[in-house]
Amino acid sequence: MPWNAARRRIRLDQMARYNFKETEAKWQKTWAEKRCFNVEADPSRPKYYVLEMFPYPSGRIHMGHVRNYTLGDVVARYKKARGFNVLHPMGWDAFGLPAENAAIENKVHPAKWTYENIASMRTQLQGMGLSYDWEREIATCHPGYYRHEQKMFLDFHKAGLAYRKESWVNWDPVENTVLANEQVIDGKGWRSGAPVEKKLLSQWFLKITDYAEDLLQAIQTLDRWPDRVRLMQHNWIGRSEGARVFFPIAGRDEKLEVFTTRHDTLFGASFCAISPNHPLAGELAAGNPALVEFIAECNRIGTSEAAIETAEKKGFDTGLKAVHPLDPSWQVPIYVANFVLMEYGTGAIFGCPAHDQRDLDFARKYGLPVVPVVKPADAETVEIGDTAFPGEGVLFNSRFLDGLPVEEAKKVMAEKLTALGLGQTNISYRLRDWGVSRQRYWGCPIPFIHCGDCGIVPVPEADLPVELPEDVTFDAPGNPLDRHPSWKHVPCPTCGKPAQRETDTFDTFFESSWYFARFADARGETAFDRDKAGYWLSVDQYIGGIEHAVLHLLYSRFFMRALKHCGYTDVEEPFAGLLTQGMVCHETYKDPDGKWLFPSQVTKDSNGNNVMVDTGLPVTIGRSEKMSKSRKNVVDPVNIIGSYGADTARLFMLSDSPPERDLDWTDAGIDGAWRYLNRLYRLIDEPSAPLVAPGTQRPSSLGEKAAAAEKAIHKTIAGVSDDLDRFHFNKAVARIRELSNLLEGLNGTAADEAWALRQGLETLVRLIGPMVPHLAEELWLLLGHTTLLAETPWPEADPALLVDDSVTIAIQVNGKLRGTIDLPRDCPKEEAEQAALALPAVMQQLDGKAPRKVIVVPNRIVNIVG
RNA sequence: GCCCCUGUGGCGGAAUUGGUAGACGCGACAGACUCAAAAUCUGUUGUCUUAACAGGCGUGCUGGUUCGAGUCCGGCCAGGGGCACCA
Repeated sequence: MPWNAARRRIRLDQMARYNFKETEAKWQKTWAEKRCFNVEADPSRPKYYVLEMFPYPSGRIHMGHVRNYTLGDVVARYKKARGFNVLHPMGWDAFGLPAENAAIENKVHPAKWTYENIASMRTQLQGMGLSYDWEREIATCHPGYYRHEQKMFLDFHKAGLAYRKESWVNWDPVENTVLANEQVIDGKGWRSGAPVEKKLLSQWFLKITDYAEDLLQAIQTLDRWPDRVRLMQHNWIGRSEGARVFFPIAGRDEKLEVFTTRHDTLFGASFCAISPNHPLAGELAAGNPALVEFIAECNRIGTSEAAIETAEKKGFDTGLKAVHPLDPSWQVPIYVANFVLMEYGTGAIFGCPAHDQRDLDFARKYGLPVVPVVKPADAETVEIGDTAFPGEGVLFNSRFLDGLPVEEAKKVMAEKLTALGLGQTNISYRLRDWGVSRQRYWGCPIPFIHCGDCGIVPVPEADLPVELPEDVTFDAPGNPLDRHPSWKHVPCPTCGKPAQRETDTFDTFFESSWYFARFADARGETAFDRDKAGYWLSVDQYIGGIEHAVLHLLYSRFFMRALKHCGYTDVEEPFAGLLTQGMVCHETYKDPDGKWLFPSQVTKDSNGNNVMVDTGLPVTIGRSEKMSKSRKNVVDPVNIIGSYGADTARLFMLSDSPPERDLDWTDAGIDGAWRYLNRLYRLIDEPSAPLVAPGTQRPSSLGEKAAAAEKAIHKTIAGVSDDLDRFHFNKAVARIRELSNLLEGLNGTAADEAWALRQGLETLVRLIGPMVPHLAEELWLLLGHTTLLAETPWPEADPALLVDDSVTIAIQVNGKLRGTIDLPRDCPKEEAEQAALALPAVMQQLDGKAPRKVIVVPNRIVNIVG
């Protein structure tokens, strides 16, 4: 028995007239039948493309979805009312690991599981009354979708944007399978518990690094993105200007190439370090068991950078010496160090302990020299203890660089190295190429064939799509595609000899990197029609969680550029506007044993204490945290919509909290939204006096209250419009409530106030329409209209009614408020000053003395300085 | 460690971007209606002093700029997030 069942029954009684269940179903049906939200590209009309991040079909919507899709729906309906041709589609990010986990755990085929989940989630979403063009619905696991990305991948390959190289994966030696980072828990496989090993596999990569500079520079053009997301992408790409420097290796005929951003400190070098995966390390290990063990130890850390980063910094002295590039008599030791990444720069560094904290720690640990070479400009020298000096300054102890500031020294050093052939300036990026291979079944097959004679051969376009086989089993470890008896065995397209299909599938970020373009032409024979995509793209407003701030958004930006390069489109940036919503949070509950409790298991007893519904035992309340299954602090949207209706849930999502901040789900909050909707309904369904007819003429003159109401109506229109333009939904709700408070005070029998009341009610309904569309549609009907509110234009504010004749001005003495006065708008400064000085409170403060100074800000404030 | 964001009543949050701090809502308290409760309606509600009139204090802390600071600048504290042995 749900905890609030009794309360709910009372509510339903109260709602005898407004039955939200019937009403919401009725309007959803009407909108669908009249095809209100089905659109076509129409170059004669201005377009607006609103997109919410499409969900993974887990089977049930959660509050994060409700918030996300409510925000998008308000924007879509508002823009439609403002006259735009609005594209607002929805689909399913349908490939991924959970379907395979379900297959293993519940013996259900991933396809069946996924399509059933889609069906139930679609029903749940449709119950929210969202203004989607459902005719454009897509599921990325459908061959009609993924066939296009197989073609794209072939095109990328032709264009040199896709290539193969070896890279490391997490390998579970017990399950004989590759693990995702999230399947590695404390360095062990999540199912087997076996320590995870690193393994090298040959995999497909996309050359996102070709676009590093462009992706970085173009961030500047994304002026409707949150600054912090732009900053995160900026940092992720991580451009750094430095130099490559060649250190000859003593007694060998080769050179060690290092990347550094501090080539000015080259005379402070005291060691070199290479990555455990550096070719030189591998070579040296061949004759050195201790080094083999050290490298193995480094590889046990796993592939995730988070794991590597927390490990203790360690080095292994190879015994080799590197010769200083500018002094043949100077040698430094070469270490293998677990903190040097093969993927960044050259996989090798030189260490200057005096001016880099990590190098200093390393030098102290292994007893290496510390030679300062940069000092503050006004100091004689600099002493290095346990803290490095990484700052600006002037070079010393550095021969030809002595006396130069850091930047100048870098330039001189780079010139010298270049002239001697010992190095050159170089720009490195943190960004790495995108590995797209996954050793999984439930993903898009990669359209290549491995032939013993011809090598890696693309599947001919005529043979696309390469479809997933359906008859697969999940009862054995490894990739079902690899194990399938026949699927992978095909003749080589080039020579016809027996060959094997690629059994890896794409990373699921592949699907989400272009789905927004497919929506422009969801049923087309090609990936998307150039003209249709040209009309609809870029997405004008993209809405979703901050967790996708880097990967998904960056991959999509790269994809559009790659598609442009391959002739698909001229659009470069997929998302012109971005809104990142906050999380939905809820209080957490624990029973006396410290076990988590669902909110539905908690109630209040007669003394107001929180207790368990079943046992009456006391409950400990924890702080509000992001809703998550593990903490059980979840509220099921389906239950909320079932007991309060979609409009109530939508209104609550919009009230109080601004969209980019976290939102606290509270019962009190949902009750508040519910009460307001009922009040609104009563205001129109049971007015204190019968409402005047629609279209009633404005009386030639209005009394004070009616005139004030008329102004308030127009100010509300202007204010709500502005709020919605800026996504200040919580402020829009507050303004709408203010207007309804005011309308409740009007006298419905006086002709002028009755007219103002109807104007006000109609405005209220139109303004709240995008937020609570079902109730608003019903009220629009009750107000006597025969048109659909969903097809009704947005109200317009009369600019003449937005300004007041008189203004309230604050009067301060020495910056402290001492009173207010009402004055005509834009009255002369002298007048305001005189009126302020005449205030008794002001005269008392001045105590007979003349003011030293008076500041008058017209229409705002008078500050008297005594 | 670095970077970013956020700190305003009992709570969620407003404050036209330097000009009346606390809009709107939640909660609480009091009253009306009711046999009673629920629902609904009305009022009060930052805090301290005061019987009241008034006045003091108040936007994480602390300095500063300014006639005037929640808003700008410096330093610090707390919470949240992102990234990382980035060479």
